[in-house]
Amino acid sequence: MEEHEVIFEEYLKSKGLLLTSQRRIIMDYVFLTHEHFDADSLLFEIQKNYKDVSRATVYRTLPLMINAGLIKKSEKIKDKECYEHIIGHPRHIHLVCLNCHKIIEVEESLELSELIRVISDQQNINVKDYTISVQGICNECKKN
Amino acid sequence: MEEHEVIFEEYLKSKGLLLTSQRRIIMDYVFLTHEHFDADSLLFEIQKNYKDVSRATVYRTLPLMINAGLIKKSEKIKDKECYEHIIGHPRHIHLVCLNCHKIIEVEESLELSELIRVISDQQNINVKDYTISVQGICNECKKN
DNA sequence: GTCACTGCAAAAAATTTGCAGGCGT
DNA sequence: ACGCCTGCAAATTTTTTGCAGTGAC
Repeated sequence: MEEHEVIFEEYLKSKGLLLTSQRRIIMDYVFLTHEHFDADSLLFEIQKNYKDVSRATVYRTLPLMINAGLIKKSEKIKDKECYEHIIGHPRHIHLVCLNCHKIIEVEESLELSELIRVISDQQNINVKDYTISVQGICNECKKN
Repeated sequence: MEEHEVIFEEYLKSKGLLLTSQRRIIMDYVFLTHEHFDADSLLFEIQKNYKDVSRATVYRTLPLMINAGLIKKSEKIKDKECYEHIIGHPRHIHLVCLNCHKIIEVEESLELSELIRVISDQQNINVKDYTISVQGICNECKKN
């Protein structure tokens, strides 16, 4: 049993909710194939194999997975709301290509997280999460 | 004549477009009252005084202002797409309160921008912009 | 049996677009 | 006159919701 399965099940149980077959399928697909994904493409992938998982259930399950701490909203890709994994995925910075929309992930340095911590402390903020995203033109796109 | 007015006019001219009265009103309102704003609240504010500026024109003008480099998309507030100023606004970090949705802006340190530059260089990315956003609970909300 | 869960289709919310007329140069 | 610009309303796109039936314990 993988970590995310345990966490999701525990979360649902703690809220008196059930890990139904649809929710399991959705969770599996989220962690199976996708890095960054949007609700609609996820549904599309799922429906290749499971016709009986509906759009509504996907839209109802993603917030549950967010609350369970499994995933979070990420930056938009081509103006579509996207999600990314938290579990099994160390903190990272996003480098987003403005041209091809590719996202390069770079592991975050201690220096960087330390700077963020200091700034947040100065403002007396309890940090829950933070996001660093660089927009630019990637190596390949520069050539063209 | 303020900087943003010059820039917008130059931009429009360079594209063979006009600075119409509606576009001027929209630009004025963007720079007059708002820090972070969404299209709908902006329209609402404008229509208090100018009934004849339509929603469509606001939605058509904001992308022009983005292309002109005056504003950019910012993080969502309560799931609404928001915008913030670039012109007249030094680079900064956002500290967003998850509870009251307040945004504290902190000027960015040289150390931080230097770290970002190094990371982007390593990946051979031409940086156009970057965004640093910290999510947490602010000082006031902690007390409650 | 109870209460949560689901699919469906309708609704809502946010944004974009076609069009016919208006305006600036 | 020409081409850009506008408001309006309709269309799209994305997400949410009401409802009646289904399923787990």
